[in-house]
Amino acid sequence: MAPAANRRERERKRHREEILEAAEAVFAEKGFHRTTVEDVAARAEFSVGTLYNFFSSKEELFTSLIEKRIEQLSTTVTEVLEEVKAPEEAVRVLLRSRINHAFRHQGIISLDLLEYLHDHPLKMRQKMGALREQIQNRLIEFFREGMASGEFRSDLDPFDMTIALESLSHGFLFEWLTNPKKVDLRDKYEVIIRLFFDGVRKR
Amino acid sequence: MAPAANRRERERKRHREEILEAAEAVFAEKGFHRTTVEDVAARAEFSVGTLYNFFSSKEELFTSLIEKRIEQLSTTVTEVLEEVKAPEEAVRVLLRSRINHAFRHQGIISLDLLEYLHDHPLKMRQKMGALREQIQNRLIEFFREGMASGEFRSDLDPFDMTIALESLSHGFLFEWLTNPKKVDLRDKYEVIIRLFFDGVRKR
Amino acid sequence: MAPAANRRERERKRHREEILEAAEAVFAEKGFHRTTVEDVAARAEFSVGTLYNFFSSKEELFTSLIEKRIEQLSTTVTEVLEEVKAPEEAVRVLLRSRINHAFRHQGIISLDLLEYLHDHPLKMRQKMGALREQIQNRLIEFFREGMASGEFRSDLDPFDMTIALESLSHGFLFEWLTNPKKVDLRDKYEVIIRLFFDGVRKR
Amino acid sequence: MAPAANRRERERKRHREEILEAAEAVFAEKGFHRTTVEDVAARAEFSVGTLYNFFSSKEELFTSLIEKRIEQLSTTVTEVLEEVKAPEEAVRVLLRSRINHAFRHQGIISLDLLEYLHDHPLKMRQKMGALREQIQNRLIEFFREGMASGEFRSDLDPFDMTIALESLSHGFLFEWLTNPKKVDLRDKYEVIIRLFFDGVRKR
DNA sequence: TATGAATGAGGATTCATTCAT
DNA sequence: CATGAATGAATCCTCATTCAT
Repeated sequence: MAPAANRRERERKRHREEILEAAEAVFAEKGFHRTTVEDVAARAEFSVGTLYNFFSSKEELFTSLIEKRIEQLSTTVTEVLEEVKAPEEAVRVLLRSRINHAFRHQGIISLDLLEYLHDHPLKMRQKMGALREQIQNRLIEFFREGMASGEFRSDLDPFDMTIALESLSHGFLFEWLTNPKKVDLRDKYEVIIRLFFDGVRKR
Repeated sequence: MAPAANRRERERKRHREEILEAAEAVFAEKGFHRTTVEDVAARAEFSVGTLYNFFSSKEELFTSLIEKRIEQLSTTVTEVLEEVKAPEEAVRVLLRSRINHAFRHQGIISLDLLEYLHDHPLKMRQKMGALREQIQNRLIEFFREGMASGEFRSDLDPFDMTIALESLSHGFLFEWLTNPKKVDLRDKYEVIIRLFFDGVRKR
Repeated sequence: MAPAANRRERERKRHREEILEAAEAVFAEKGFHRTTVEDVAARAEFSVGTLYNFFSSKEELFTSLIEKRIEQLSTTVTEVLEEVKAPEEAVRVLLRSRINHAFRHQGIISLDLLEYLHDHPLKMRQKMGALREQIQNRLIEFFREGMASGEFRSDLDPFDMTIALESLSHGFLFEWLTNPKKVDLRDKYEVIIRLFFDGVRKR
Repeated sequence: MAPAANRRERERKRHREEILEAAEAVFAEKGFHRTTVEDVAARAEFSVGTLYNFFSSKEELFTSLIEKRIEQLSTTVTEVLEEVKAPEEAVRVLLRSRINHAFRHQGIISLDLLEYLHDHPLKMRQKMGALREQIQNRLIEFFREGMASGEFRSDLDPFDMTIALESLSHGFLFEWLTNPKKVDLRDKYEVIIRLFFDGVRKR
């Protein structure tokens, strides 16, 4: 392969990245439906035609973007959970990962939450669902373990526990997205941990 | 007033209701953007023109619908909280109201959660925000009381506690909406209560 | 015929008049296209349905209105021209009639001028054209007479003279309609007469 | 700049012209309200979408068209009046310009006259008004001069004289537009001049 | 590949007209 | 006759997508 071919390939990849970043910014700001392909093209400083050289449709552009973010989160989460042994530790590192991911991709996170049910093509729902399930299953193992060891109470369903953990992190995330000045998300890490493990009642 | 005028008025009100119900069903199914006015008209068994005799735009139709549901929830919640004295009791009745409301208006609830951030006219966000804040403030009072009486732990911020409670109920709601067959929401009432008050750790 | 039948008929006629007057006001204010049938109905304090009991369409309502005004003008003009003998006198009384008519029906006059070419159904154009032609022909006779008697110059075409007279009266009318405060139309009577008969050049 | 960019730019300009010309033809034929955007698109042999790439609304298309014609007339009139010294000469060249302009843009001229009062956005009325006032003021100067030199009679208001001149040219224009076969506008130049300067009375 | 003008199906909205009461 | 809710054809406008250069 000629060196020029390599450079061309690298450039192509870089342009693709630039488009995805522009898309993330605009979609996050305006939502999928209110965003026009031209909006994204303008932000990316390319023409619409060029966008269509990289993505076959607006839908695919959006999908590619979300999938990429899911994969990134997936990779990170898998990695961190891999090295963990204790249940409580698992909850902590998972939460940390999520919060960090949210910080890096604030914008798109909201879409991820908000337009999830309605507007996604089936394929993507499956992909998001798969990651979610993967995390849930891993957590369920940990929760079972924790129950067995007497660390966690046994009158709760492990699946419900995953829902609860997810809910709490989403809830504070959402609050932060809606009102970024009022809340500092990183301060909430400890709050979520305390609430999840011990509840609000005085012991 | 002639009797005919009365009947006409009653009919008009009924037709308005029918349109709102049709709108609720279709918006819930397809989301705001994917729903056409003709979709709603067809479901309501009216012509598009008739819809515009009741609502000045698609936007207003949607807004009216959401506002109506918010007001219903607001009324209920206000009523039940009125009679409550103890903090723990407050949490319980609030949760009950929410779950019941969700059952009655399953469809639109999802929009309420999902499209909240994007696409809504400011006025509506304010209306939704007002109800939320009202509930939060009432809860904060209860939580302060509970802390004073030693019932609740004092190292949590009352506002954060409201976020946590809201998150948990939204999370399970969401799960139920996404997967109504798998989960029975009414069973989750006790789960949420337990989690919120006592957390997952064994005592 | 029962007396009641008479009253009914009188009422019907009165209602028709009321609708026409409302129509004149609204059409004059907003123009034909921007006026809705409901606008007229509201101004007349009737329902739309009632309007359709009197006029078979919006078009016909408009047409009836214009025709009525044309007939009024026609009657007046015919009357005044009937009694006139001298050419110069004819011009004077014609002008007077026009200006008076314009005063009474200021609003609709503008439509009469402005939407003449484009929006009228053929029948109406013919009707308006007929009146115009009738006046023109009468004037042409007078002008011919005036030329024969040496009162008017002979190097002008009598038809052109009618156009000129009409133009001058329309022009000042238009100015008055556009800017009613600045110009008092009745003051312009003498100006038009002087211009038409003697032009601007000093003798 | 690449040569291609230049050609593209030229083409774009040409297409814009073509659309304006099509619009002139259709608006002139049917009037603003009866003309649909699709009518114009069809006449221009473009799709509706393309029209909207050039003009943001039907209204703006119309406005742009009228403004363009006004500017053309304005330029011409300003130029010809610049070089004139004598009052009578001023009237002659002004009239010539108007008649020539009318010949070139027959169609739209009628709108210019007929739909002037109603339906126009304020901005346009001001633009048209500005040109008119500019011409009027220039003429008023000439008329004052002519009065001072004893060329014109002094018992007429200069402003009224401008109205009269305008009326006469509009009147014959109008007649020609309504009935182009019967009248040759260019023949009327002399008629208008004679009427305006000397009136119909024999001296 | 990059460009951006052209396309046209799709959707929101209006309003003259009808008709059951 | 009077009413006014219901109708739906007509029309403006948007924007994802294509394609010639």
